[in-house]
Amino acid sequence: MPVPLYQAKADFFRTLGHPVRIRVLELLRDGPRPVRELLNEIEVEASNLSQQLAVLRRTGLVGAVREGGTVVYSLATPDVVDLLAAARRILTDMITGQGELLAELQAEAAE
Amino acid sequence: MPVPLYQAKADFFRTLGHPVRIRVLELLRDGPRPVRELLNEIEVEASNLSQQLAVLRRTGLVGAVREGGTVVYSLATPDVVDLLAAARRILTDMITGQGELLAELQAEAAE
DNA sequence: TCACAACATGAAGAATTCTTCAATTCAGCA
DNA sequence: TGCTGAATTGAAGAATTCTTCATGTTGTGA
Repeated sequence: MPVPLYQAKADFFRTLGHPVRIRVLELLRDGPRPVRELLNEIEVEASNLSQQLAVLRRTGLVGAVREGGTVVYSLATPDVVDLLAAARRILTDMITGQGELLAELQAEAAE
Repeated sequence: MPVPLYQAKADFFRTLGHPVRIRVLELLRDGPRPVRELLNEIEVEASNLSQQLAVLRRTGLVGAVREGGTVVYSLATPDVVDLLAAARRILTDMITGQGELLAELQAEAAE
């Protein structure tokens, strides 16, 4: 089995391994959004958000287009939604019985 | 929206962000395996593999039982399979047209 | 009981990733 | 032209994660 393939998969998951990046992907699930809006909903410095958006762009998970004064981001593929859903299923399984996060995960699944 | 939830999701993806750990999960997809066998198929030092297995155990993605002289690992939940499949779909989309890894991903999907 | 094989653990230096700050680009407008 | 707001970029130190090595544990068989 080829090594670069595992490396590519690992790299891919690693780009998801950051709370701000996860948050961005979940916000983009509902459609394209300008940076300003993302910034509104995620409490983080503008330059930090830009850094994380750059990571997502490099990986190819999101795309950006400039519209006048603002930049609008969107998901590169709707498959991201499936991935996040699969992750939630596992997290739900794993956390079951350990309280705290469980209720939140379930509430979200019911949206 | 609660912060710890995004943190939990990010942590989860980060545990998948390592080639050896990905490899292990994919091998366990086909059923439980003793460490010795995993070691056979993954070219890595024994202690390194142990470290990565420990990460997977801590996260709760895999479980381990001792059977005599050997330790047998298995997936904690079959949902992991869905997750890896969703990841492959996205990778396939993303890499399409840039050669190299694409053929491998597709060959694997056809297994 | 000794010795050996199979795994796990602790710890330290190397490598990677994060956060933050200063500087920069680009568009729209006075 | 000169500002200002929106967003990005580069760089440096802080923090986290990897790899490796030495040591420890557990079971088996002589």
